[in-house]
Amino acid sequence: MRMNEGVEWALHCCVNLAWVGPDEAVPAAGLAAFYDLPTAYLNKQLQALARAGIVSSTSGPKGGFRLARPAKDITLLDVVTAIDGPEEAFRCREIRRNGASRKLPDDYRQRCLIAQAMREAEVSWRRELAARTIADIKGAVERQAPDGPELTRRLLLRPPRSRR
Amino acid sequence: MRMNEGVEWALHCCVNLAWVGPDEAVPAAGLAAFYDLPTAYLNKQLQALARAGIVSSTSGPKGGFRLARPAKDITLLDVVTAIDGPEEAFRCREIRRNGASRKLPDDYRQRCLIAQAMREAEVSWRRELAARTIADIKGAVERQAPDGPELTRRLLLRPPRSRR
DNA sequence: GACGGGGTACTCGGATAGAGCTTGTCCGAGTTAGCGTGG
DNA sequence: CCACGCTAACTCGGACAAGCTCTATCCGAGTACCCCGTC
Repeated sequence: MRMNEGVEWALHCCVNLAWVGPDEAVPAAGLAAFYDLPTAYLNKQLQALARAGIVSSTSGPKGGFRLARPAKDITLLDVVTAIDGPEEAFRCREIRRNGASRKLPDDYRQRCLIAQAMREAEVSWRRELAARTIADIKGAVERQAPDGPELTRRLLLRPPRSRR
Repeated sequence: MRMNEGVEWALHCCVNLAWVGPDEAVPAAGLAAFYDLPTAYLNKQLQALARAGIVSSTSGPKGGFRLARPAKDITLLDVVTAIDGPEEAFRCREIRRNGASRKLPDDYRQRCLIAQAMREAEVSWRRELAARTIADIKGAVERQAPDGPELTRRLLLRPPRSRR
């Protein structure tokens, strides 16, 4: 089980966009240069965030991406769902309805308790992610390095021409 | 993010093996026929369980698989780890050490708080899975359908010749 | 009748192909800023 | 000097390939059982 690698990229980008603020848009090329990532592929991930309503995109010069709502209203689960898809990791295929097991009494197959247990574990995971917002991460990093945000802002608003 | 499909198969098989008991071995073909699964592939998954020490395997006639230890000592996490691998879903690639971001002060890159948050969520998921055992599932199903176990036992101990 | 040996059928186990999804790349449509021109 | 239109560059957006993991299959090694022959 491996999560989409773009989730890490998207989370970092969201924190950076929170520092830049909603007045300036940052193009995908700028964010890609910031972490040395493939521009086009990062663009694809940001598109997914735009479709999910997490960021808003504008075309043309001075265009790019910016947060579509306050950082405190964007949970980690929102980002993970946007990039990695809404489907659960464990999918019950109801295998117990096939083969010889269909000879068993119906009430045996009423509810799949295995699927239920797996689902509860995933709910716990989701709950944990939904409890943390981009603003939480942002605040924690600021306490760790107070001058980081300002430097990030400066680097992102004067992007190099392009690296890829 | 999609979990290995064999996890569902392995969990069902473990519950069934718990009903059969440690005195009789059930061949992979029998379990496959029970759920109409591809025999060779299910065998591969059971091999993984054997490598993890969850089941023990014996060759030859009257051979097959059986639980290697009491069902109460096999957690769902044990099975998931054996089939799906021990690696975490979210893997921090430390992208913030590449590109322009390396201009940032060192203490900004001290600990990746994003990776930490993602890890905590996964720990929560694992804790939930580690809290449930095969015996728990087995007991809950028995309360739901008291005669299911005996029928399952009978079906598994007289497997049809082969279906695939 | 009892014992021993060989054959046979059955089982797992690992090595080997095929499919689907993730990753990566490319080029086109749309938009906006800036500049040049005319009033 | 100001306003307007055009051009050109820049941006996103979706369509198009490559790599890798998961899925699926096959055949060989090993083993226990069973039958047969012999004592």
